[in-house]
Amino acid sequence: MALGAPDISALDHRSEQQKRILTAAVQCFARDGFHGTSMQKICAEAGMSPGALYRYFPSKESLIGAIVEGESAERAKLFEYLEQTPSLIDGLTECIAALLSKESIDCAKLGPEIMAEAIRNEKLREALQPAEDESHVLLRAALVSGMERGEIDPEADPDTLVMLLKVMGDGMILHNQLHPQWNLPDRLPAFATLVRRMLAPETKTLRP
Amino acid sequence: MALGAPDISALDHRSEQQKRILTAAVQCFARDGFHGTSMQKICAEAGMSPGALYRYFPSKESLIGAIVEGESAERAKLFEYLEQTPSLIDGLTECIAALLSKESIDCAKLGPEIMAEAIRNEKLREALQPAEDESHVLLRAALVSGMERGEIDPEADPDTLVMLLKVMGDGMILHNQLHPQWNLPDRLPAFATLVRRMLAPETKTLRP
DNA sequence: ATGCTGAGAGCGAATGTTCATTCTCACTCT
DNA sequence: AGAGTGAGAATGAACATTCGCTCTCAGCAT
Repeated sequence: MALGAPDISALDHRSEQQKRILTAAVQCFARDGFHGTSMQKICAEAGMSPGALYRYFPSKESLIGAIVEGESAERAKLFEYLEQTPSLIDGLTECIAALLSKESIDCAKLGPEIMAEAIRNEKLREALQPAEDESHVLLRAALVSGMERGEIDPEADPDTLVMLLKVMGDGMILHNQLHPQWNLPDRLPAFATLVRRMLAPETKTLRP
Repeated sequence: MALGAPDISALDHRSEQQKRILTAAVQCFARDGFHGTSMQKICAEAGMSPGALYRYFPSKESLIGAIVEGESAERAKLFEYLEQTPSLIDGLTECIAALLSKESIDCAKLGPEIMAEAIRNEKLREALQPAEDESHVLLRAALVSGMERGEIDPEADPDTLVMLLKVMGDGMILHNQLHPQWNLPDRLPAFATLVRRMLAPETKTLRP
């Protein structure tokens, strides 16, 4: 192998193994939480020995970091969809629906775990911040363009609205896990109707 | 001491010690989470030995159970206040303000921790259920009476509204911890205005 | 072809620490 | 004396991480 020319297949192997480990770790963390999961359990789930696993990640913390970074980036990217949707509230509803959907069940379970951990772990909180900022910018832009379009009340403060929407989004992720019997995804249309009333421009009332 | 007549002062001592331990445990759990806190740390915080502590609580799990039960009962009771408030939304705002206030900082920090834990721990989820049901009933009653009073749109489904309000409440507790810089308590009036629009009876629009 | 070499990959036992819980003993009241 | 209380060392399990070993295989000289 010529010096400086990395072996493509070797790099492939590395990143594939990393992916395998991360997938196993996500499943374990979703089932038992960050602190309830031992490295041995992750090894078992990934079908490899501790010695092998530690060749790809130097510590449990780095594993958590990699997962959190991936999840938060993906979540922020979700809001890019809002740039091309005609109705902001319909777009938001679809974003939430995607967040609550069965396919992302492991990731969704991780959401509350990540947030609870981030409250006490400053490193994690900092790792989350860029994605948080990015999604704030995207949401804000979507709101402002909704105001120009007449869908959103132009009197409202966009930043306050962003916060309220985020509060509602994370609250739904939380309660969807905590009370699956509520069938939150089925209620999204009703929620959307209410949110629409909240954000719509004030219609003229009959009072002077 | 006569048989069958328990020593009052001894009972006092017992419950005082229990309270001391619970207070220490709440502080530790709020700082490091349930799984990041060792019994030794709680002992140090309470200023007693493990031997002494285990005389009052048989296990770490029982300690968590006692705390969670206390917290959730207290939170459910908060909504009783809604029965006597003239404006539902003002009352709700005060409830949330109380939940976010500095005085209940330790309890508030525990909120997300409890929820994350309850997602995976069925025992804990069951322990939370009665308080959850109670608060649902209280909120629902307040909404229905708000409908009769004309403050709330009578067309809306009360259960959906209860869920949405809970989602928002827990989302705020979460984000108040995660982003203290948002100053959520200061934004409560703005939020209340938006919620009022969402819940108010539909004013007649100029469209036919 | 064959054998040597060194590096990457993997295994699983070993290490040292931390943890929840228990045990033994001593002290203090009545 | 005896019941209740507390201290703190002891116990055994579980944990994150490391170590030493083996295996595989490409590259290269013979």
